[in-house]
Amino acid sequence: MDISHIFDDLNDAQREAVAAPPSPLLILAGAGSGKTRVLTSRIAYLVEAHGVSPLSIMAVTFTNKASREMRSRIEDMLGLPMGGMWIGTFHGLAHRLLRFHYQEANLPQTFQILDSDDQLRMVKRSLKELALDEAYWPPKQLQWYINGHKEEGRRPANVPVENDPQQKTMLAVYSHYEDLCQRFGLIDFSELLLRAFELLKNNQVLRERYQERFQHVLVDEFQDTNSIQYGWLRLLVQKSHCLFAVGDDDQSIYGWRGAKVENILQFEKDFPDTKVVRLEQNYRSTTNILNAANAVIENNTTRLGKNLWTAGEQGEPVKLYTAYNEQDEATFIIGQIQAWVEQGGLRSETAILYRSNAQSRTFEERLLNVGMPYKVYGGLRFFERAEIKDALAYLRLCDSNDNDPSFERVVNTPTRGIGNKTIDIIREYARQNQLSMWEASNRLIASTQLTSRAQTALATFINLIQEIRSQIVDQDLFQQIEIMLDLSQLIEHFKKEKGEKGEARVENLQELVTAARGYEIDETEDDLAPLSSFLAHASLEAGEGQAEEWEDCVQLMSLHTAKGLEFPLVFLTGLEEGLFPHQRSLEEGSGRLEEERRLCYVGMTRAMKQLWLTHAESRRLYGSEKYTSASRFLSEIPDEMVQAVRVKPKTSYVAPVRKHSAWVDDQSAHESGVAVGMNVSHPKFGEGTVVNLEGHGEYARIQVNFSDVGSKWLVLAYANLTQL
DNA sequence: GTTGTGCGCTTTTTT
DNA sequence: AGCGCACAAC
Repeated sequence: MDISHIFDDLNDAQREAVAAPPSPLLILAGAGSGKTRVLTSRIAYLVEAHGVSPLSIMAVTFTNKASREMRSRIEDMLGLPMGGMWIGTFHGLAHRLLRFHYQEANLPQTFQILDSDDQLRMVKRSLKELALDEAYWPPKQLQWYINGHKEEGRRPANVPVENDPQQKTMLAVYSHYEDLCQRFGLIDFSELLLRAFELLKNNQVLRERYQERFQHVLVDEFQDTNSIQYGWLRLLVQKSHCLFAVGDDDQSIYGWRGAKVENILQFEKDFPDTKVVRLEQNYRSTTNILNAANAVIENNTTRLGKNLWTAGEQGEPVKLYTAYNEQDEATFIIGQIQAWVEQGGLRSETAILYRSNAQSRTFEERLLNVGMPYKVYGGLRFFERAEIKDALAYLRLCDSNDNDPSFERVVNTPTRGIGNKTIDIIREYARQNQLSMWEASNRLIASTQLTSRAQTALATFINLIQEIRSQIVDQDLFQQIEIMLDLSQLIEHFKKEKGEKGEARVENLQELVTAARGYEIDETEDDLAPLSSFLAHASLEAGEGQAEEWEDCVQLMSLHTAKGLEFPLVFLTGLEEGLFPHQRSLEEGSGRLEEERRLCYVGMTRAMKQLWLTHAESRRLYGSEKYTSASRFLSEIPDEMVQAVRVKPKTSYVAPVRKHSAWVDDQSAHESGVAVGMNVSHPKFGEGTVVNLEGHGEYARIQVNFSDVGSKWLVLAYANLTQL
């Protein structure tokens, strides 16, 4: 078979990785070095050149988006559907495994997935049942504690017990939480992974079956795996040893949530015959951008060592803008984007990146002001919205009566006279008799322990759920949802909510029906009822943030969100000590600063053509105004690699002495006598401030930020400006 | 059962 | 500052 199409566009290192003989492979792939391409090419190569069946390949990613992309790219390359191939996220594949072997995993067939919200509720419930005060035992912290242990593979019995009462209490909560989940067949995200791991670890028959089935296992973003994920992979490839791991230690930015870069080092120890391939040629950024990014990341001590290079052009210098405050920062950036657009660029080619989401606000206000379309990534996603969760809770309750988080969610939504008092009684009764709240309610209704009002209300609710369940059998998925919305009166409930908020909620509910209409059940899930499949899907995939139409708009997102993406024009903002690197990271120590630096590296390497670094000298954050000093990351870039642009204050503001004097006004003197920071007047555009200068003589161009019309590039010779 | 008031917190995010 | 949450008052 002709397999040249797989290799045609690959460089030597990429080819080496793709065509390596079967063995453990560790691909250290720098930013923009084509790692996804290598991963997909490897699969295509295995199938076409070695005749490996897609059925014996597993490819694991972290996000649903990445796994979808991978699947479609492989299908494009091979020209055939890859239905039988296990491509998915760690959680998705673990879920599949547990569904197939629910008995061996000691789960009910109807086990349900708890998302982090549900999990938090369960933690709170555990606290309550143990009579612990939430004020002393913050539920969030307990949730973090529980997940932390699970991610390290520790069950309550394996948590080292010291004679510390605080530790003991936390452990008791973990233990109780686990009992509750087990009793009602509820599985949180980390449990999904831990169960799947234990399933293979403890069940020799299954383990060997899967070890034989999966001759090749491939992982993307290996540096982001946590202990249990890596352990699971190791079990799977114990026989074949064919683990193909692609990762970049310099882009490890999820240590705070349990990711272990050390897994990269451990890999070579666990598999002594590992072949390591480095992908160091970058196809994304200009030399200038790459050099600056390399200069920053070099300051990290714990690196495997790798130096990205590019055969591409030198490009524009990396530029630095020092703003007075966050408002000025936003104004300046938007001026630059306007200039970019005027020169024929697309808004969607530009990205404003920030360390923390709170920073997006200023940018949004300014963008709204000038009427420039933008899209903010992050924030609440579709399946996380309250109204959607309510609707899903109804469905879940119909699907599985013992789902307590769902029960609590909708028992009084819309309000039907079941107040906290009644719910407390149900909860307490359930706890004492080891029942689900559904069961407890049924018994309470039959007893005389409730007021007659509560008794009636509760019975109405139970009947409602049963009514919905009986009406939705044998209906299409979307009709099931419509029936549920109708009988539960959720739509009416949200219609009453005043303002746009209510409208938006109703729209979202309608959108849910649409989503259900278009929902296609995965063929590996044909053992599941469509509704169950849809519900699992909703738990495992929270959906897009905003389901907006595709418009040409400026992209706003956090640095974490930007990982894996690229943009011709990037603004890396808020480069200030305390904000980036973040104060919390500075305080926590132990490698957190290096992680911040990697984050900076990730941000810088998103840029293809032009990278702007910005910081403000004063910033309003958490209500108060603070003077800030420039981020240490800025001083790590040699001066000659950065071109500083600085606007002089309009008023009598005196700039503080800068640490890096070379940044100040190095552009200010121009042969024409015009200087950055000068206030000028234009016959048509009015008054403004010079923010940038380039070129010489008659080609000299000048960028002016006009107070009325925003930022404009003008040819100096024709601009007809007067100095103010 | 809804509506108001005060308090406390405030990084990053996927599943 | 602004938001979410918990508890208190209507």
